[in-house]
Amino acid sequence: MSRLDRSLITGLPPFQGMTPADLDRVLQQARSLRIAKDQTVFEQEGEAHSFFLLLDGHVRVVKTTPDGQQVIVRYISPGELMGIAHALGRTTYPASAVAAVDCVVLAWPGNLWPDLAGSFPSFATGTYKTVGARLQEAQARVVELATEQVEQRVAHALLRLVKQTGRKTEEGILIDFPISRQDIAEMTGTTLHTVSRLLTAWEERGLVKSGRQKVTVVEPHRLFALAEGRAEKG
Amino acid sequence: MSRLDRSLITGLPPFQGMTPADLDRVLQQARSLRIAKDQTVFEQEGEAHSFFLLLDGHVRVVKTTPDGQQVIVRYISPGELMGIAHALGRTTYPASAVAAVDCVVLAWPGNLWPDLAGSFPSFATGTYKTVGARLQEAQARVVELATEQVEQRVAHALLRLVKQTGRKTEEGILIDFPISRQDIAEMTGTTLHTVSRLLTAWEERGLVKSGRQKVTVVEPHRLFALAEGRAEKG
DNA sequence: GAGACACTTTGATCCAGCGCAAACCGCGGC
DNA sequence: GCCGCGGTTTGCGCTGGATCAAAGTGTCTC
Repeated sequence: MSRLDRSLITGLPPFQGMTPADLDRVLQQARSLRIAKDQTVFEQEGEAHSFFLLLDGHVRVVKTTPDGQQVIVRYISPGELMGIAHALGRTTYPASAVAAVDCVVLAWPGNLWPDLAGSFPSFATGTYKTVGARLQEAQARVVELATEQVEQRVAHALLRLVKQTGRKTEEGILIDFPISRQDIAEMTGTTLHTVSRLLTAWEERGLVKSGRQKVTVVEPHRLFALAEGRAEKG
Repeated sequence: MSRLDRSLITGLPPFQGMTPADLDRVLQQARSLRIAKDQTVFEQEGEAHSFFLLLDGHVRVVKTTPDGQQVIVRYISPGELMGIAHALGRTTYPASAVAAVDCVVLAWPGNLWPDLAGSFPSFATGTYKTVGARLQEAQARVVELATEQVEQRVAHALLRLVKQTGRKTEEGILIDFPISRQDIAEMTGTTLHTVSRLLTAWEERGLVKSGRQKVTVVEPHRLFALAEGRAEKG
């Protein structure tokens, strides 16, 4: 394992307000890992031996039901923590994390959490802010699933992805990792068939452009109107 | 405002491991409030001036969508914290809280949070455990809404209520506050009509007994089997 | 550059659950 | 003890999306 440079994590939300010396101390405890596409970072129900920071790539957090159905809880972007079960008093991961592309992550032993949180209050509060934000997000999705039609839910999901990982191109804003119809279906509680139909319909209207494992949002505003349930003319 | 006795909160999860003197100090900062049935404790979007502990009664946490649909996020039982937006770095309440029956709550000024959390680490960690549990719960509901049929969702919702607030009677386990078909519908993303039909069907099969604003679960095990999607014979 | 595999599109059918409408209580108030 | 209101039941028709089925199509391998 090579020495980790503090520039890797300087300025990231969880580490804000820490001195360079602090950062080095924290990094000394971490291992850096390379995760190949489709490999799992941690496994649902598995013992929470570590928590992680995504340095590069994109990770899909997935819950699998007893009967094998999958639901994508969220995507993790670079700079975000994941697998922080320990911080919440849990000893087991509530979901699996799968690399959507080749990734680089930092891993800390889980039992280090109390130590880190104690020594670096800003790290602790930063983490809890993240948790708070995710709680918000989860509850917003509950409301969405409980009240919206499929079309609106898919539109919302795309907009969330665009905001989180969108990359500007000449055609519009591209979701910056391979994402299939099936993935979108698992984010929104529908089927890949319905997602496919929606995307082709939207493409005909000029809202998006999409291809194999690829979606570009051409007209975010119109898509947003759709997500809000404001049907558009034509 | 009368002096508050520490026995009110002794032994509650958030205050575990605090000395009597600590408890008194914490209570000195709190006001106790009486909230009449159907009054709101705090309002969605409102500035988060306080956080609360429910001492007695039951509180419904409700999110309202822009177009007026309501979703019941959760019920709060005695001993639970609510309105802890401040602890999560938010300045505004993400939902409204409405008394399901006459309630008694303790209220602390929100800006006291950092102070309390700093002085009483066990209070802080206890709170974060609660938040963690709620995140879990919210994500479980996302999975439920995304993968289950209405019948299973309603069954799950009833079982959750039974576990949280069930009171044993001769007929079975009674949900211990007035709850309408509409309420159940708003917990599960369906309509009061469908809930009504389900309850009558279940009543015919001897799983539950229900009446005006009242549900008693007679056979939790069979209801659980139903919730898990294991259809029953007959 | 041929073949295979994984992803996507599209069609056809079906049904769970919604929306609407109307009747039906149980309970509190006067 | 009657009235009225808020909650509940029930019937019926309709439809958004699921399910089933099969035919395209982009991309990687050898």
